[in-house]
Amino acid sequence: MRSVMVQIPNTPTSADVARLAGVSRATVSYVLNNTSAVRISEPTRRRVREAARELGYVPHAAARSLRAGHSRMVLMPAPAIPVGPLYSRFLNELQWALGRLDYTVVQYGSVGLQGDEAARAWAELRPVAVLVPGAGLGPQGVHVLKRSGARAVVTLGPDRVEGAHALLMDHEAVGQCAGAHLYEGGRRRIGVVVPEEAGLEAYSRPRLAGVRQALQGTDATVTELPLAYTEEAAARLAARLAVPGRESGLDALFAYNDEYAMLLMRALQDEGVRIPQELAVIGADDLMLGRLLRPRLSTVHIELPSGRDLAELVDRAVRDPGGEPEVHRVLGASVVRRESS
Amino acid sequence: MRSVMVQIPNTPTSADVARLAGVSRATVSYVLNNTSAVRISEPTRRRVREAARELGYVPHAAARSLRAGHSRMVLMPAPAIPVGPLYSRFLNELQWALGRLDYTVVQYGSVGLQGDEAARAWAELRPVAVLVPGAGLGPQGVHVLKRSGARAVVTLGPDRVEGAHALLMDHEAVGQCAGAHLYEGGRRRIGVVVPEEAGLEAYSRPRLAGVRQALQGTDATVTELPLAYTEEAAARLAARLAVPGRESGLDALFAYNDEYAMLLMRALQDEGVRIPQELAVIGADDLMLGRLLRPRLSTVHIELPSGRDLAELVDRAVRDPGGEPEVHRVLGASVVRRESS
DNA sequence: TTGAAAGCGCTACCAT
DNA sequence: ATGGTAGCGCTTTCAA
Repeated sequence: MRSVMVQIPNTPTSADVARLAGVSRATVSYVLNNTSAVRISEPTRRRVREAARELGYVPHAAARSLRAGHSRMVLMPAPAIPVGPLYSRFLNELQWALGRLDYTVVQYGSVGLQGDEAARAWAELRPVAVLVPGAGLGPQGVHVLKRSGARAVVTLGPDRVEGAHALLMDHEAVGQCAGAHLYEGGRRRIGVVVPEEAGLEAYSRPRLAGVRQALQGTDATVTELPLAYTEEAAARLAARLAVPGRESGLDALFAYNDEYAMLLMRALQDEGVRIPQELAVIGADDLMLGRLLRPRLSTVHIELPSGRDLAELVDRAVRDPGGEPEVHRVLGASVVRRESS
Repeated sequence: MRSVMVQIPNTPTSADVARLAGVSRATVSYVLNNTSAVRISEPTRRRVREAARELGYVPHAAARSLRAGHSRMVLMPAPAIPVGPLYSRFLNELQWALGRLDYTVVQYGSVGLQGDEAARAWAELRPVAVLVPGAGLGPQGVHVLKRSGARAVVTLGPDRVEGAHALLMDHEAVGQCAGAHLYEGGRRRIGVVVPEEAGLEAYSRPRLAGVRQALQGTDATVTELPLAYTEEAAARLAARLAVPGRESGLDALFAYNDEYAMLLMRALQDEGVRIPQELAVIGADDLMLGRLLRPRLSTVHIELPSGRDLAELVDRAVRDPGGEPEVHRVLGASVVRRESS
């Protein structure tokens, strides 16, 4: 059986549709966009639609937005680090809500692009709005994006950026929660785990700072504990913490998040440290897995803003680009006390 | 201090750059694209670059690709479910590798779009290649994308799709591994957890089928165990499994993945079931957390293809769009035996 | 009710 | 070495 040469036809344009339907390109545009300002007879509409279907016509987004002078694209950088279930749900909700408002959400894979360089790359796509989680976008970047026609730039992160709307997700509050909780439990020598993995500083540093703030002016001390996310590193750290007269005589640990908490707690238990009697441990993010440990892991529950609210902020900003940048504090943090603290 | 009215200037175009530099738009294009086929004097180059910098000029990707007749955009649907560390690393590697080959990776937020409808939406962006994980893209969709100029369509999933390249990620192999392992360990009444959460069928069904295959023709039985990812559901299931003369007298469990395994194992332990003596348990995905349980969780380690290899496949396909679709089996599965089985 | 044509920003051919 | 210009696919006046 001979392989059949299939002639791949050129991508059909609205002109092809017009030709096949025996009308002008204008009419095709009117029909396919349901333009209400103009009346097209029903038979013509049918012919046009039929022709489009037959040719498998798909409009060319670039041409359309070039002509229109703007797009409905909302751009976000694609997350470079694995994203937890919490944030993932938030993203989905956001995409869904923006979709409802007729925006197209696109995550741009900016691997290896630095701040303003990334902003340039994003600007080439002429998005109508840009959503940037974390730090990494400066006022320069915001300016580039706005000059390129972005009608809204929203940052989701620790601090606001000149010219952009901001959803302040203040991870210091997480640390404050944890610190205050441990202090109220009578703990005074508090260790704070700081992940060594790259890309986490944006969260770990504020969380550490939050603990420091909560304990400022008290008799408690805060010790920074760098930790890589491996069993070996955890074992080493646990051994150091477990020896008699041990490091700063710590009596409590805030472990950055539940995953690091779990890793370290297990290592400590293997060293014979009793939790929470000798050492209280608290994590953050309220992952399911924390409930499965024994003792059950205390944690700081984090409340993200609703995706719908953010979508509405974006829409508002797009409709009124001149408006004052909105700044909202949106990160709720509350202790979930279980058994480890 | 009076707030200063800032006139937001229009987005600068190459014509503005040309005007400011005192040259033609053609020259601007030549200079900014380093067109080698044409020689521009060094002073002119400098003037053009300077003007571009001064105006904050950013080229218009849509106009460029409209003119060129093609883009360098590789489109993937954005994952709708939280994505594990394994897959996340794979995605990053892929984006990095495609970036090196000068492609722009974009994840399209297709929430609520069904199969071919989604393909239409993607096609509007005229990507040069489309990467689709999971099922959900039919031959129709592939056809739409190709007609719209996509030079490569690659699916990553359980089975291949007519006309598209395929990276066969056969999750049956995962189930086969687990089933064979349990059987070799002398287990004969094997329960397989099937998550009730939506969106996971694409993985859970093949994994279950794999267990069945591995056990076909033996004296072992396979029991399907639906389970929602909550403590309550796990407790209920564990209670059913723990009663004397219990459900089918199961002596082993393949728990879909490590997270479900952990959830269920904890519930079983709370019921007093001894693991692995009374009931062997094995998960999948080889997450860190499995090592932290006691007993340590056995698991099926999964090997994803390298992002670099996939990037090269994409590039090859783009360069030779006529070529036969490549089909590769790319999912390695191997048992990591720890203490729970 | 429909068609002709301009023009969005860009690049590549052809002149000069 | 540089400039003029056509045209990518689309929408939207303005005319008929």
